[in-house]
Amino acid sequence: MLNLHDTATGTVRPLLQRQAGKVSIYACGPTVYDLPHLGHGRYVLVWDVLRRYLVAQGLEVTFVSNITDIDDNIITRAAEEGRSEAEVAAEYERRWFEALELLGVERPDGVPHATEYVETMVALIGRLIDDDVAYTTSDGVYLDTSKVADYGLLAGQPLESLRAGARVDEHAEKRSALDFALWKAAKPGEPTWPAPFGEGRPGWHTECVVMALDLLGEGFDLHVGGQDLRFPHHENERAQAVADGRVFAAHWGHSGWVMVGGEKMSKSLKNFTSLTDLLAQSDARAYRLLCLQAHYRAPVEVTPPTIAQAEATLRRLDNLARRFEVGAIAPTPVVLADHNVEPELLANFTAAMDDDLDTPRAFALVMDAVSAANSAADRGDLDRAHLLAQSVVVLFGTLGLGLDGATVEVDATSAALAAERDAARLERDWARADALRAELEARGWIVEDRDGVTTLGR
RNA sequence: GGUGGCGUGGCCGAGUGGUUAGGCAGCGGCCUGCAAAGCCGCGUACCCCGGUUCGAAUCCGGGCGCCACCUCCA
Repeated sequence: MLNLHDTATGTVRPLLQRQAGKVSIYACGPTVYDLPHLGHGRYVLVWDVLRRYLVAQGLEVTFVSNITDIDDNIITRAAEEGRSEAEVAAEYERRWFEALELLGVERPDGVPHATEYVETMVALIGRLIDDDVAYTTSDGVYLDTSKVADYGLLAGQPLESLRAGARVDEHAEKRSALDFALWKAAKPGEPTWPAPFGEGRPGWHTECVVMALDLLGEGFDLHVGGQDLRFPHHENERAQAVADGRVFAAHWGHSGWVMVGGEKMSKSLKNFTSLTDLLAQSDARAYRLLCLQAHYRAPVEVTPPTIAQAEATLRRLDNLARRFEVGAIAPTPVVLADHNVEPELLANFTAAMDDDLDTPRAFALVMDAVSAANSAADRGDLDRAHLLAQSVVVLFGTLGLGLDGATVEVDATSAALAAERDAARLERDWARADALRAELEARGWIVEDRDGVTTLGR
């Protein structure tokens, strides 16, 4: 049973299921107006790991993640580039999923778009106005947060301090600085939709409530996102559901920051790297591994050196896979019950993961198994070695990390060079043997002597 | 200004009141013709100052530094 930190209660508690055996998850997705950066990559990886782990336990997971395809940033971008909002959104959505595929992130089961749900949003806002929990101003419709019973639940700080700290420009017509826009009245040149309370477009916080409830239903199991969505976005989503008399998410999860030199990576600091760039210049698995080595709620330093360190670790893992000729099983989701994993390792791994997704501990356990597999093989206990090596592959597969140990095709020329080298070695012609090794390496091979025989790998 | 969090060895990064995190890099050894891969060993880490305790990096108080949220943000 997975225990997971719940932002609403501030505790680590069991992730309960509305319906036994099934887990419904909603993850707030990106606003598609630019290339995804490392910050997006992190939250996506964290929740991909959670999802895979639940599947590994034999649970049936429904994972919904939206695309915000209408908002201020998209409008600005479209104007800059002289094309429509829809074109901008379509392009960056495509780029988004390209990057995710390279990261080995499973595609969501449902990908709702905000623009497909405007009518439903209008209906919700209408009800909120009718119920007098929302009010109209000259520039839109706002939710009256004072009428929401436990507003501030996710913010984790007293309402007074939120209000006191509010640096929002005071809006004369807003009843409280905490009230937020459900609907933005039409402005010239912007996309608008009709509504009884005036033409306009939806505010950001409204779409996710409507889409989550539509696709997952009331009381769905888990709502996740990056830390920065906790307040105000998730708070405000929840506020609308509560105000509408609906039961919203049962559990809330939030993932930590990507840091660069001790600072949060963000657009405004201009210290961001796009995922597209990272994936072009490093092993795509390195970022996943780096994220796994840190706890999902803690910040993680992502810089060229830390990525390089992760790549070095991957080499060690790939060496193991090559040595035992055990292949990658990720990115296919793994169901643990279908595989043979060393029992004690499995128990420890599961205990770590069940403890608020303690991937650093799980990772350490599997790395210990890597050493154990190698040393078992060194002392000739091949059965044990293979069981452990296979376990390593399966458990990393559970986390979405594939090991590259596939048997590779060796071309005839390289095979001939290898044979020649072995012959030279038998004749103790070291100079020739070394020259042949250099030649093989120049051809891109990793050359290893295994039982005195030249073995080639990639 | 308000609120929350953090400060671990060269780097990344876990964790617990007393016992090895793990990874990367480094050093020594084994193996090898030499390497590579692998194995073994090593470094005696926990911001500062007090306090509680038989014992604190882990609890409490103070200080310093850093980060985040309160505003679009993963």
